[in-house]
Amino acid sequence: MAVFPPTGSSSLELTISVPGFSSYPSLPNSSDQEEWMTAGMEDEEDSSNGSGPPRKKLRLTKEQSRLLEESFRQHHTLNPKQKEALAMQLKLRPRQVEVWFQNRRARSKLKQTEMECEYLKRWFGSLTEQNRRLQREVEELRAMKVGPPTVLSPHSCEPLPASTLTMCPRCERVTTTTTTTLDRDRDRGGPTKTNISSAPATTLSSKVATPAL
DNA sequence: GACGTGTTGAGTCTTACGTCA
DNA sequence: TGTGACGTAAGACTCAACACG
Repeated sequence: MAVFPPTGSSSLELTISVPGFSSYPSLPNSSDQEEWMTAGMEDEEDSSNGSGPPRKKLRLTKEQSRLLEESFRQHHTLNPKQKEALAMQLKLRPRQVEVWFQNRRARSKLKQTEMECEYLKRWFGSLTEQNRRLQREVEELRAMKVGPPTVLSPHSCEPLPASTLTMCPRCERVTTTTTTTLDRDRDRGGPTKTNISSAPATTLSSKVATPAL
């Protein structure tokens, strides 16, 4: 089902602003950050023994986040060398870089999924509306079918037999067919139908189009 | 200042895949 | 060649610290 726009790049190109930048105006100052990073580099085993003080949450600096984002735009996964180099550059542990990328991938995917969900919801709404319109149209056409014929025979000036609505199985166009007396004369051998007018091709036959979203 | 909520770094478990005996 | 054990990487799920309104 060709539902989505080309997603080859969508998830990759999905630029998610880093909310931390705007929502955390009171980032640690540089000296705090230095202490931060030092702590980050040193407490490598702290988390395992559980006896020490509760681990403080690392907050990346703007520059660290910027570099990580930049790197993420280039590739969503890192090989060990890249990880090591980036960690060195950022003065972080490779594990922290790795975790950052893991979370970044997960949250990109989440964002992408949410966007696709929204897209499908809107499309569903559009299709529902289109379905309603078509149902109405079918009702109208059915009403026309029961009504008296309005076509008079050019020969006798008498009303022609009731026209019939049929659905062409191949092109799914509603066709109004009227069997004329001439037809009947000719049809002694078997029934044929003359397509004298067809419903606008843009109505029932219109292809279901994806919404322009 | 307490509280609810969103963000985000990190831990743990699961799964898929490759390698090797 | 098929198979089970093992290691590894990535994802899924979750928690907790923190910022903000």
